[in-house]
Amino acid sequence: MANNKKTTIKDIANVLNISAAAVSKALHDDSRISAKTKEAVKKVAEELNYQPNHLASALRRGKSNLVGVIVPRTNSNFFSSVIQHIEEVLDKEGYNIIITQSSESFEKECKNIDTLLFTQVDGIIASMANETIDLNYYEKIKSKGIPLILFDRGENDLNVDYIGIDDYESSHMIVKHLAEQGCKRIAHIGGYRHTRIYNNRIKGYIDAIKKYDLPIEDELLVESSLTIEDGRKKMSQLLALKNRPDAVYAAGDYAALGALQVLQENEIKVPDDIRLIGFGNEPFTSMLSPSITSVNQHSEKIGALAAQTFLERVKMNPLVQTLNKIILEAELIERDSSK
Amino acid sequence: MANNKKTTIKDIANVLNISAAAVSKALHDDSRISAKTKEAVKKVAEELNYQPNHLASALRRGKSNLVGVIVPRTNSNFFSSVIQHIEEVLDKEGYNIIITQSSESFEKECKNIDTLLFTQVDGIIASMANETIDLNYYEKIKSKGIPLILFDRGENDLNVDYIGIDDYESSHMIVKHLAEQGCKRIAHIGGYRHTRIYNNRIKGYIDAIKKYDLPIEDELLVESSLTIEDGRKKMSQLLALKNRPDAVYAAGDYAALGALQVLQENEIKVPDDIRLIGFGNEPFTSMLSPSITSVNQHSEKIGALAAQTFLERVKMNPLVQTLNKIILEAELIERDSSK
DNA sequence: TATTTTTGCTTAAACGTTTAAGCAAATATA
DNA sequence: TATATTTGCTTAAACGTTTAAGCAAAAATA
Repeated sequence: MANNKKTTIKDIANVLNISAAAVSKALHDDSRISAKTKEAVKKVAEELNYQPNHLASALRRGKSNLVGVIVPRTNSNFFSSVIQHIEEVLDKEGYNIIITQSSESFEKECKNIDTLLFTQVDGIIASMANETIDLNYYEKIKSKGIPLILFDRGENDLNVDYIGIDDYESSHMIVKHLAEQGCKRIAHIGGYRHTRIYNNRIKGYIDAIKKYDLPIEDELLVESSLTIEDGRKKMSQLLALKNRPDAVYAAGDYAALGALQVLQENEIKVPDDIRLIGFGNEPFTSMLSPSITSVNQHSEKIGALAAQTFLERVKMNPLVQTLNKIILEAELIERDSSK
Repeated sequence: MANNKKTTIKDIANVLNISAAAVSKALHDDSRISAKTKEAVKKVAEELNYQPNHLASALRRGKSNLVGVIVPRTNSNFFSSVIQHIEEVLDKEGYNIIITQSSESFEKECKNIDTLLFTQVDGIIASMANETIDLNYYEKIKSKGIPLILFDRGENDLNVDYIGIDDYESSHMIVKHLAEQGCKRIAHIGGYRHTRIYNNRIKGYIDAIKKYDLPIEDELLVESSLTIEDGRKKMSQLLALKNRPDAVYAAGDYAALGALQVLQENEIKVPDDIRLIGFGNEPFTSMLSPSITSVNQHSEKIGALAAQTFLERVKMNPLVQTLNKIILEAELIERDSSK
């Protein structure tokens, strides 16, 4: 039943009594092949159910037409949406993508990089794990001479393309919104400072707090892994303060969810007693009651831009990569938890 | 800066004045190569930062060591967890995976299959899109002579390996639980009947309702795409009935969420007025208030088993595939929405 | 009509690896 | 000591494609 031997261009060539080279050219619509031959080749190819061997052509051309994608995880709406839009753009240009997830582990991320390089990808689009500090493994990609594009979680030091939102400005937007609602003591459950985006959100928070003449206190600013569990922990911590905050801005939606759970368990009313804002606009933020105000990171644009940037880079010969940041403006999605 | 020319086994061979064949064998620990040579080869390989060209070896060996995975979407906890566990098992055996998503579209799924076959994957592990009825494209995989493993959404007609839970029994479990809580009119927002798993849930629902001597009425059984939106629509429909149900069992968590939203908007108390059960045990089911009772589908086991089944098949020569179902027992996770 | 250009193919090498076959030297066996 | 076996390599072909170079025939140009 199964067609044991696969059809190759040689088989087609034999049928038509022409050379394999002619077949290859015919299939690629080479101008030096007659319309008649092209037609005949395509017909036979169809009949024999010819499927090109991608490995052979990739080997010969020195290009695999595969692009590696590394994300911390795929089960977040942000990342899966970015991936979908990367795919959409690259598909049109004949590229396929290999998705890998680091599960926020540095070790896993290194393995993923090795795997992708081993698979001879033509480039890598990545968002770094929370844990990642050492950038040597990423240098490995650069030294291979293939484009590296970072998005969301990236580092300036690598001097490559980066696409993300303006985290500093986003914090300003959030603090402004809360200040306008009359909040006086705004706490921030921030991400790890060593990750650039979270550090920028923290800086933006601090500067905005100052701008609006609000109290800037150490106890109102906590560093978190931003998981649900840690969100719960940090919220409990904030509730234990002598002088409780009247608003909490979490740098991630999952942390905001954990915070909300703790608030509800303690029968603290959101938004009446404490206003709450998350970050990332995960779908569940609109599902909860109260729905959680959050920040839309424009995953579609980020994905499309990352793919387009890759396409530009891959056409360059020789490849030069420099720090090239594309910063998008984020959008505050106001929901019940903050007004 | 970038190492323009990549190191090949020939370069290593030149340094040591031996043949490329010897280098290849040394790197693969061939018994016919002396320990001394092996050591020397490995040292030079390290020094020259040799990275094997996967395309070349795959072409020569006729194996890519890539496995294609097709899922309806990655941003569901079930699928992303299955993928993670597939990866875990395959990684140990030297396989990498290429993840593609059909976005529940039949057309996209066909494209994905073409893409994966084009990339010369050694096998495909798939869960079918909701839309998929025509199985011809899947036959294409079989006719290529590579293993095809289905999970969750699969079809008997393809006569291949299948891993999933016992949907019929799961419905029994749910109806039993509701009946024990004293429910008398249990509605079912089911998936499309043409999808085997949803059909089984419907059959299980009907048989269980009969078993517990409850009314089996056409208006209590509706067919849905199981999205949030459709869940809302179907719940509104059920509320419009003269004789409302006192329990709703939705065949998917997202549909259950939509239903919950409508119930809350209409100030119908869950579980007091109407009990609600979902399916899939998505994380958000535990985040909502009330938390939603749901069914755990053992994504870890499904993923690991799918990978193991692939490994078994790929070792077979010649490959024979027959209908081979592995059915796992699901687990009811009782939460606030049903008691 | 003679020369140049274009058309439509062929030949052969290359991509980097693996592997079957072979062969000399070293070692074991009779 | 003569023969058989093992060791440790080499040579060469193969995987299926692409592509540079080349060449005869046809068409265009002078």
